[in-house]
Amino acid sequence: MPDTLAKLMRGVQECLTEEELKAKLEDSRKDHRPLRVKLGIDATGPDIHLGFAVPLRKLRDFQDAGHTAVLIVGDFTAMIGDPSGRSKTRLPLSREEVERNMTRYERQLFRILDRKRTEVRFNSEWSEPLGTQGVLKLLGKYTVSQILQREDFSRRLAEGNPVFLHELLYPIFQAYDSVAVKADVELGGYDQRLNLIVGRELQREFGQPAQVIMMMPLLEGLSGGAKMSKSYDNYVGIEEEPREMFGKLMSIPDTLLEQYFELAGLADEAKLAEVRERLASGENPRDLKAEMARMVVTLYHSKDAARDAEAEFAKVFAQGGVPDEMPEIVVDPGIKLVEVICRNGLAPSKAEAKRLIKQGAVSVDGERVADIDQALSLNSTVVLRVGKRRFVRLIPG
RNA sequence: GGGUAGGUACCCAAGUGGACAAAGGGGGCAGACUGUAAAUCUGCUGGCAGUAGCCUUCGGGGGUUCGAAUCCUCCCCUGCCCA
Repeated sequence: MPDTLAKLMRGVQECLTEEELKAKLEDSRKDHRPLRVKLGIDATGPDIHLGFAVPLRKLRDFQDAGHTAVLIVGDFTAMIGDPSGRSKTRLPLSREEVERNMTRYERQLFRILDRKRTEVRFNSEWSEPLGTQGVLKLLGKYTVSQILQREDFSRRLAEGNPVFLHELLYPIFQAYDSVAVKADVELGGYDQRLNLIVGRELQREFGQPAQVIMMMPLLEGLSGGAKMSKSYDNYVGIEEEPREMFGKLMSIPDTLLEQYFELAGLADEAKLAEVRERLASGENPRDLKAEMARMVVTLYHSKDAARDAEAEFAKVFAQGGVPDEMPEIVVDPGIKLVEVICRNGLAPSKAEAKRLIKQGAVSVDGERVADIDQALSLNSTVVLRVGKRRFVRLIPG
């Protein structure tokens, strides 16, 4: 039993409170009743990324210990948009968008979770029927100043930026989810702290035992600084192709290395100590980064895939070669380069394509192209490269 | 309801009749340097077009003017103060 507790606590940034968790685990064991462990998922984009995988894996730990995962799809709250950490109002999502995203999510979700111990719920199920009266009653349990304690709101207020009333309600609806599903534990990223706390308070208000809340560290996005997030487009999706994944992971700043080992690669304490030591001894961080990238790719694909991705990476970037697999496009042999680049999504517009050529970012079979108006004169297959990482094979047709 | 300050490109922010596709910064992209790291330097950053040509853009609609992001008018939105 203490084993389980230790395992569940591993990697947790903050737990409120550990004593309560311990007690709940004991009761659960005694009564043969699995704990209901809630995690909210925000269906705002098409992919689950390594950052969200952090709490998701913790949820899996609970499942492995015999507990039930209760995933809350915030289709109702998506109409508000989580204001956490935001400096401006979010664009609300329509129900249709949420549903579309969810169908993609499910497949991805169960790469990490155990289907048999998972309950997926949409919060419109209970929030919608609340009705005006129900909502009012709910709101009566909270005060404005309690909600305004949140830094994101108070900052916006102080800066003279708008805070809309419905945004203030977000934490309350999220909290109500906990009441509705009778959550014993709720997981979340550290940025969810306030939302999670409100859940505890509201449950007490409804005469339920307060959920234990466990906050996971936030994984920084690929370029550092901000947390990994769909809205910043700085993420690695857990379903990305091995080579893509490997390449993205190699591009992170060195300063994030340890963090990625731990949160994305699931390195244990011993491994982390080793990483620190090797860094301190002057080992090239690049090599450690490759090791980390390998760990992550192995996690979501396979050892072989990881090895292949690394070999490919070495070939293309360390030795300046070309990938052995790339999209193939059949083109008119005399077409202008600009057309090829633009039409195949290598650049968003012809103007951009021209710019890239001017800047020397475009090459054909390794030969840099200098002329904006250059046309192809293909008599055999050729490799077109745009920028550092965009390659296509052109086939005369 | 009254007063007042505002709404500019991905973001912040200058610009208050022509030299404005719109300063500056951030971000992003590209090149050099590297380890597809960081830092640094350089260039680019609305679209179409073989060059200083055209088209779309400064909250929205009308209008004045040879000419408007800039002036007038109506409308919408936000902050602050007052009721």
